[in-house]
Amino acid sequence: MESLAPEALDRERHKKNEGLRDLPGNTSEVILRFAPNPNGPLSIGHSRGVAINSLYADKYQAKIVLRFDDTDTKVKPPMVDAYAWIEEEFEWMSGKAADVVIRASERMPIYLQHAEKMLIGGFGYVCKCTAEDFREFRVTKTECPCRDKSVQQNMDDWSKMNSGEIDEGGAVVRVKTGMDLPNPALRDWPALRIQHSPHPIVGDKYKVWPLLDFQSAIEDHLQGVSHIIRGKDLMDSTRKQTILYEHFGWDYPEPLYWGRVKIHEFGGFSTSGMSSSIDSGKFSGWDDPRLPTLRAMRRRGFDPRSLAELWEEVGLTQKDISISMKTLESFNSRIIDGDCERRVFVSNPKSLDINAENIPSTISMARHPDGEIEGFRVWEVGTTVSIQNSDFVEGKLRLKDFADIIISGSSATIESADRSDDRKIVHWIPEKLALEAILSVPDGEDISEVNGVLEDFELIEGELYQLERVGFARFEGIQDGIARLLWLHN
RNA sequence: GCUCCUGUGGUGUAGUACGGUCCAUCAUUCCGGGUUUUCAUCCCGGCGACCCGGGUUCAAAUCCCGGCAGGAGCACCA
Repeated sequence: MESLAPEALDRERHKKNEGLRDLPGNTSEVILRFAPNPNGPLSIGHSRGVAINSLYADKYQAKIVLRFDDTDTKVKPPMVDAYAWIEEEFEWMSGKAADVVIRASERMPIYLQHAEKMLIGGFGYVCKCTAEDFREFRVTKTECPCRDKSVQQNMDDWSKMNSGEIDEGGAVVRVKTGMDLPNPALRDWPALRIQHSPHPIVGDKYKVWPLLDFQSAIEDHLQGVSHIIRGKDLMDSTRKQTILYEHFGWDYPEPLYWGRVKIHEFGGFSTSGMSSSIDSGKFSGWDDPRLPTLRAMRRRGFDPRSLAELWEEVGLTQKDISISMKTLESFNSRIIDGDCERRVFVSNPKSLDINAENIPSTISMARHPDGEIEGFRVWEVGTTVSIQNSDFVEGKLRLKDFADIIISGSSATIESADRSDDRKIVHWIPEKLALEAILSVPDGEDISEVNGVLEDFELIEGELYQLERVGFARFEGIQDGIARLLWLHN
């Protein structure tokens, strides 16, 4: 074997391909783009786009264009605050700001000019058929009567569209592709439509707005985008746009696709659905910890690197997948563990009076058990401590880092400072340091609240702590004398 | 209905272009154990998969044919 085909032995078939596979086509100057609709902030699904594009940008020293596809004023109208939010969220995820930021609504004249070129070039036409009628033409592969209008007629109708003379729904501009195409989705697809409702940024300046397939196609070409990474639900967009590019004499970028992603823990969600649930008061805002938004995840304490690692691991496959937050949490806890100081949170506390001749006045506990954070938390012990009700036993227990005790009723006697046997070790808190606290735990559609006491040692608002024997939680501050903790994961 | 995409353990993923070294990789979950004065981190071990049926071949996860299943597009949304 070795003599017959020595090269066969060199193949490392089991070797795991690290990272993302290479980009196809010419990669000498890679320009990528991420194009969300600013009708709300980014969600965990969007983070895949930011992560994958950023990963490729690093690999190829590529530029990323952040483009706001905000040309719909009716169905999914833009949200004014979302533009700035998304720029921040992009930077949070990517580690740096986008190289170019574009708002489609600000570049309307360009799209309208291209629409005119299309009309003049004869590869587009103004169609005044109703949506229903055209649907019928599409299924029967029939050319609609508007299709052979002269350029002059088309230009006349075009100016009536733009002047506002034709009402919404009265006309659209279509790209001539052929009504006999086997794929019905491609047949003379609509490129621009009339919208009389004002746009939140540019007002009522324009009556005619491009649809995604047209606007996106023009802008990708203008920005010199080399590779488009998009959901595979947009495969037909690629095909539609490729025909448009042929009309214009342009080369289409290299398309790559990913499949649908579901997160076990969050059922179906949409930006518009979340928006209405927030408006109705079901959620407190876009950063409500039950929501799969990046704002909520950042608030809870997810490190953006955990998301990047997750998406890199998932890669760029066209499979429809369903992933669990558990996987993300696993990445996250590994990343944050070294940076999180420990604190004690005792839920449903039960107090014990300590009986001993010589109780040490203070003890020191490590800020981090492995010393990744140096220093100690110094506790004044006192004579009353609290342990978790669920840890309570009549008998022997060890108070972690302190002493072996034996409990009888509500009093405890110190048996030994050193560990003397293998009795259960529990976390505890001196009454002097016990700050009343509520731990909010997001649980599906609900948030459950756990009452307890939190170790009041150098608490920093907004800081993430690991609550010993409980898990990670963010300290959100003190309200009405009660500390508020937000659960992350264990 | 038409057009298209995808099927590898519970969940992801590698391997599939060029069939053998694949009784199938790695991660995560789960289970068991170790370290640890946290139920964290870390370490070790274990369970567990090539959608189905034919075909070609000495040999098929990989090639061919046919099914089946899941998803998407056919919006004057993105």
